[in-house]
Amino acid sequence: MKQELTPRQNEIVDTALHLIAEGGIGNLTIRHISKRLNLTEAGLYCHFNGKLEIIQALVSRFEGEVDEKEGRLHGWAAVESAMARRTELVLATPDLAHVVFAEELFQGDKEVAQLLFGMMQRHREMFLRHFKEAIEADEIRDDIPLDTLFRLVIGPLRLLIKQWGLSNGAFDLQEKCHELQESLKKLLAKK
Amino acid sequence: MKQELTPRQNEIVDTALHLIAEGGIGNLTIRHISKRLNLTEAGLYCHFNGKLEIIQALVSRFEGEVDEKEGRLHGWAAVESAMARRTELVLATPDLAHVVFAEELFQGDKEVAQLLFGMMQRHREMFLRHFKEAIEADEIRDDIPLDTLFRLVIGPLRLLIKQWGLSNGAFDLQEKCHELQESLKKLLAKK
Amino acid sequence: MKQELTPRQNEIVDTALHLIAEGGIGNLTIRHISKRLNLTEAGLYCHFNGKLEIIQALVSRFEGEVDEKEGRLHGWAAVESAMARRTELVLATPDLAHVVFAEELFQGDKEVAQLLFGMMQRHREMFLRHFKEAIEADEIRDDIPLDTLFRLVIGPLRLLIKQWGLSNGAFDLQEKCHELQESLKKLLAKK
Amino acid sequence: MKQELTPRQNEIVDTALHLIAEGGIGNLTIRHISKRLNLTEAGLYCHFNGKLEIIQALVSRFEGEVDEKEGRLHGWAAVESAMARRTELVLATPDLAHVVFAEELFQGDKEVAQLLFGMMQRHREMFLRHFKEAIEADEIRDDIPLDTLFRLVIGPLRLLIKQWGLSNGAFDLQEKCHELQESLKKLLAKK
DNA sequence: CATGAATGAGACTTCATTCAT
DNA sequence: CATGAATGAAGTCTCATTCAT
Repeated sequence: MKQELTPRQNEIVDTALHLIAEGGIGNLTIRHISKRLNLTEAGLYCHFNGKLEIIQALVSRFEGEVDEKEGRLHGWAAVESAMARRTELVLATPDLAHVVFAEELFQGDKEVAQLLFGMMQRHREMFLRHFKEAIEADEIRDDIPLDTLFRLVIGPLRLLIKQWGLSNGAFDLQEKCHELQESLKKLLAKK
Repeated sequence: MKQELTPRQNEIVDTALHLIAEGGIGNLTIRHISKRLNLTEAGLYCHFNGKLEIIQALVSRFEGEVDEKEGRLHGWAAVESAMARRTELVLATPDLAHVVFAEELFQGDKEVAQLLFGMMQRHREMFLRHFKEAIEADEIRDDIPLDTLFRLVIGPLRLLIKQWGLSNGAFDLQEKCHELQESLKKLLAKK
Repeated sequence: MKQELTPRQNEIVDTALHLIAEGGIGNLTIRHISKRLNLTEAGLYCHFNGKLEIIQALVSRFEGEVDEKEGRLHGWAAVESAMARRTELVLATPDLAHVVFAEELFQGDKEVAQLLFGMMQRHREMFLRHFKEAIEADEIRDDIPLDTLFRLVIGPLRLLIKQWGLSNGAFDLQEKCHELQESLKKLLAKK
Repeated sequence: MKQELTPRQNEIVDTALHLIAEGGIGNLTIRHISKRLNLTEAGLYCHFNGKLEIIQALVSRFEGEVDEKEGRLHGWAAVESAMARRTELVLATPDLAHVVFAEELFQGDKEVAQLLFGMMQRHREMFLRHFKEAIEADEIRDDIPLDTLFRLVIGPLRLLIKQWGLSNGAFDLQEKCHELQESLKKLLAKK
């Protein structure tokens, strides 16, 4: 399902991402993209069949090039690794901070909303699996419902990344992420 | 600063909120609003000077009619009350769930972004004050940095409300909010 | 035919004149007029039946309150008096400088154009009469065709007033008008 | 600074000129232009970035394709040549008669007003230079101040062209222009 | 004499897209 | 792979005017 993008397509998606980060979804325009790339509007259609395709490619990028080591980790270590990976992803492409976790931006397109919802679900299930493992391995306490646990871990991470974006990278994201992990470890530690 | 709105203006803001909830910010159109209200587009301009004013009125509503009892509470009780108030606000106007906490939606307008940022800051300071009180009163543990504490409390709440919105109110928001509060109390309890 | 205007009507016409002087004919708007007068747009219609009537009243003012002594003068003296009167009119209401002699502004309305054309014709005939008298009285030379004579006298006066308006009254209009009269006297003097 | 226009752009400017001549500046509308050219309104924007650009191109045309022989003439001959050139310009594009010398039409746009003012200044300086030459060469009398001289020459010419326009070309412009030149020569001749 | 609410027409402009070249 | 010209729909907003109060 995951399409390989040509270099030019990647340029386009980069630009699209940048435009949203700059001025919101309303700033994502065929005209704007092509102007940034010194292209005609018509020229864009050589690379994508339409705006929707561009947005889909853009959203797909949220998932990042995952998996490598991810698969081999389990329990709380996997949770921390996943958190760190989000952070690294955002640091590598700061525009993402304004866009990931902003599901509302894409509410307009049913198809894209679906795509995003699927990603969120897979994401969530992955975390729930790791939580369960962590509990079973006695790494974390067992008196917090799983879905609440998910919110307690991902909610702060999302907020952290959003704050970092809104502040235009005014603080050290990695450090604050580490701080969050430490706090979570303290709070969730088995008594 | 907070304008009193006429009944008609409130109708308009309600409609605007509904439109965003339905189809994202791109669905918020002068044309759409007026069509819903069986008005001419020109007619809208009798009540607001432009789209921006409507959005500002809409965003101002996020703060809700606060304060009543809020002022008298302190420490952790104030935190829980504030959380509950958010929940009630959303339950009273479910469209809000798709829009509050969606700062990105309004990135387009510099002015609105500013307005929102101001609200977030006031909100944050209020919470930090209450956290400090709660720590000093030995209600919660003191080994979590204040800003992380803020993220740990508000992050999950935001995520919860967003999930409720995305699922179209598929679960009992109030119950889950209560569950979140219980979990937080457990986690943050002084040892 | 010349209507007496109520004080309020005069205020309105003054404002209208001012608006045109400020921002061109496109700035003459029912809304703008009423805003300047702290009136509702609807309120304006208590005083005039529509925009056209206001413009007509405005244009009628170009003729000014003439006649008093005008009637008793003849020949070149009458010409100079008429030139001076234009100058005084403009000095009394500087906004006029941007509007009189700007027949094009009102090309839009057939009726107003007619009105203006009539004024121009009467104006012209009056001058031609005086020129004839001046020639017959040997006040000026007789080797210039009458219509060219008209252009030679009125053309520079119009240009002078327009320049004064465009420069926002940067020079002494009366003095320059006098200078023009002197020059004309020299040039047209019987050899 | 002077842009080369594409053929289509010239068509558009022609149409724009025609529309103003027909019904005043209020008649110059994107819609009207495009309708005349059997184009969509959106289609116009392929050729100009907006109304302002069209007006600027239009106004720039007032200066005409000058210079050819202009540069080689001096003194009174240059003045007469410049007068004739205006006349020819208007005869070639009669719509111009309703628009050149109608600075007020464009008072609305600050930028255009500036552009026009600049043209007027250059125009004026050129004439003043030629007047000075004519005086030094004893071609014309020297007892008229230079600025008044300018008004005495250009004022009648402007009025003549405007009259020709208002009368819809009812008389022979070239002949009347010649008559004006003859009269000026007589009046200004060295005694 | 004045207002508030509304309207229908029309203003300028931008959008995503298409098609011939 | 790219352009230039065009389109139809839609966007925000302003205009002159009306009408009930």
